[in-house]
Amino acid sequence: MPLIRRAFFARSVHAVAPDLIGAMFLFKGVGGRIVEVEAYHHTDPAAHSFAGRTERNAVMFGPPGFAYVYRSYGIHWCVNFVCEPEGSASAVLIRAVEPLEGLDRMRRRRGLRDERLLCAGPGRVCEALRITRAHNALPLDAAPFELRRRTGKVEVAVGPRIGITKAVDHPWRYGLKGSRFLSKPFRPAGGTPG
DNA sequence: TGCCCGATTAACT
DNA sequence: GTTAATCGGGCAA
Repeated sequence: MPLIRRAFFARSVHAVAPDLIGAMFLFKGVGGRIVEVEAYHHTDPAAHSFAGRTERNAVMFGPPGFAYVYRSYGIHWCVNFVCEPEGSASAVLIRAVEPLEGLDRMRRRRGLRDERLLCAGPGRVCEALRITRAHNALPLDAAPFELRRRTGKVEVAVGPRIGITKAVDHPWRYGLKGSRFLSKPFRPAGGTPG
């Protein structure tokens, strides 16, 4: 699988997000295949950058290809990949990973045996990979990160984002269709029955 | 300064 | 289904 370079992220967050489904995401050799992400655009009221630059979200306003790590509900860490030209303040939230490398370390950190729950949620991903504020603003194309583009074709599911109260109807959540490692299943596409 | 809320999760009933 | 844990941002005073 080819390494993902900085230019990969210098595109619309809505193009990058589905392209990340199936990509390999390792942190210090621990991680797996990205199976769920969400796109956050600077014009989107649900984005941290919508209200302007703060100390917390400053990385979002910088160049693409860097990690934006924030504290969620005062408890968990969540990791984003900054996208688009510098100043656009858009990013992709990594919501779920299929655990493939470093399973024992992930199980220890999470206090769990069940592989399905190791990285099924943005807070869980950061706990399993041990990503914290210390890794905010680090480049994604250098250690301790290792990102590799998917090679084969994948079927990408699309749906509304989770856990937000603003702009709830935008279909900006992307997932690997049929994966059992999602934080929540995607509602099947198609009209209402009957 | 004080207050409310949030891109969550686990442990409850 | 509900709730506690816990802290930074945004806004009112």
